[in-house]
Amino acid sequence: MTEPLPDLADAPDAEHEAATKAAILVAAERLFALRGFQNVSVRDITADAGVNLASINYHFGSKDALLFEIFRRRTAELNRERARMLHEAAGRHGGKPPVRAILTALFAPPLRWSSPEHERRIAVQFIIRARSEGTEAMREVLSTDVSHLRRFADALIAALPDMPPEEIYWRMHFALGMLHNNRFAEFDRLHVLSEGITRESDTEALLQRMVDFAETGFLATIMTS
Amino acid sequence: MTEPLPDLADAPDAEHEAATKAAILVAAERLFALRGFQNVSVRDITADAGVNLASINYHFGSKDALLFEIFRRRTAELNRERARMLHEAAGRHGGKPPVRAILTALFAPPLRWSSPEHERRIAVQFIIRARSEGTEAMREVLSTDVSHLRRFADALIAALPDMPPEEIYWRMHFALGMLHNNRFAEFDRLHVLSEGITRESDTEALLQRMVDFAETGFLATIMTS
DNA sequence: GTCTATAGATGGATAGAC
DNA sequence: GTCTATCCATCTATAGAC
Repeated sequence: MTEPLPDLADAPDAEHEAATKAAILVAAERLFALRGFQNVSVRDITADAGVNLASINYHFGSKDALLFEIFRRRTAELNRERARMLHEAAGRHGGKPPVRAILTALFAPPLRWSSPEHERRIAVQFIIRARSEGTEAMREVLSTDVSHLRRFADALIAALPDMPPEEIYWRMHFALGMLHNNRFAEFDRLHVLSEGITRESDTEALLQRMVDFAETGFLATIMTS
Repeated sequence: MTEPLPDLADAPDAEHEAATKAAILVAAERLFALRGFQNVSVRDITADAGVNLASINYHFGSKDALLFEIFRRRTAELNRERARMLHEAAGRHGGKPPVRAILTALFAPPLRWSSPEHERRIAVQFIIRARSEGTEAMREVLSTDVSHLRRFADALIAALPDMPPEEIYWRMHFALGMLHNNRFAEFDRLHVLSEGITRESDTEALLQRMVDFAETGFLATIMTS
């Protein structure tokens, strides 16, 4: 603001600083996603990133603040993409998308990011882990900030006018459970059980399978009174 | 063996020892289920159980061994009950139970144990946590010992002779995901989203909802080639 | 078997030199 | 901004008295 012409002499330092922060973010996300939040120390991260031990506290304040920063960025990205897909589906269906399109907007972003060659493959595992192992600050956000899910719930209620909202909320809970179970460890377990015939690397096929299952489940007749 | 007539003077000590072990098991299971494995120290457990700090190492060897002991006991109980229900369903249906009966045998034990007044309510949360936060030993067991799931997969394959096993394994993965999402934190989140109309305390209704959703999902037409 | 005291290891955070 | 050295808290595990 006070310096409309950036001082080019500062650029290398600013770039170096940005590079350090980026290296920490990448290393931390990867290690946390693979080993769990409590099983990774500040020392592990700085060693992996090739930066100094003190740099996490200097740039982020604390280990927990670093964790929260990754969490905040990734969930924001994810929910933005989901909202974009839901909005697009609404546009295609005169403002009232069918169940299948709503579920696709909910599932597709995290699943597509999980494909082997995708840059955000690790980010998805990080987010899944945050749901069960997150710090107090993360859990606070997860429990109270449900605004992104609000739009999906409202869309489902509009798409299923004859179904009691209570039932719709439960089925949404079930659909989200299907999604959150897509952890590396669970894929491995399934791989053992199926003797190798399940291949989670085919992300589009998995997305179709999930949408098929959840959409049909959503149309189930209500048996409970 | 060498003392066929038990020395009655030993009984109080043996009882005291058993009581100490039991107090540790109960306190540890509860604290781990509520706060997570890494967020509970040996000091927290012994203080809560009202026993000595050294008693965990004396009776169980280590903190991890205690964790594993709880895990081993609870998963064994759970899988025994599931197998019993599956076996009973097979008896009722001439050895070939339908999808609904198989899913009920898979879901009912952990769900019924989760009801507010049930003694094993905490045990279920412990087991769910073990899936994502467990020690190396637990993850080893979870990944390689799939024998209890084997029977369920085989029953589903028999019940759905026209469906490719690959599809059946995936749908089983989805059904298990629905189940594993039943953590306290997820119920709370759903409660906020639904503005209080979802009540997870009605376990039988939740079981019916889950079976309805999963059974219908299992009958979905296969769209992927 | 129980308990206190402590060893021994690890982790997060920070002071201070450069 | 970076880095080293270090502080200090915390944890598991165990030795040794009773």
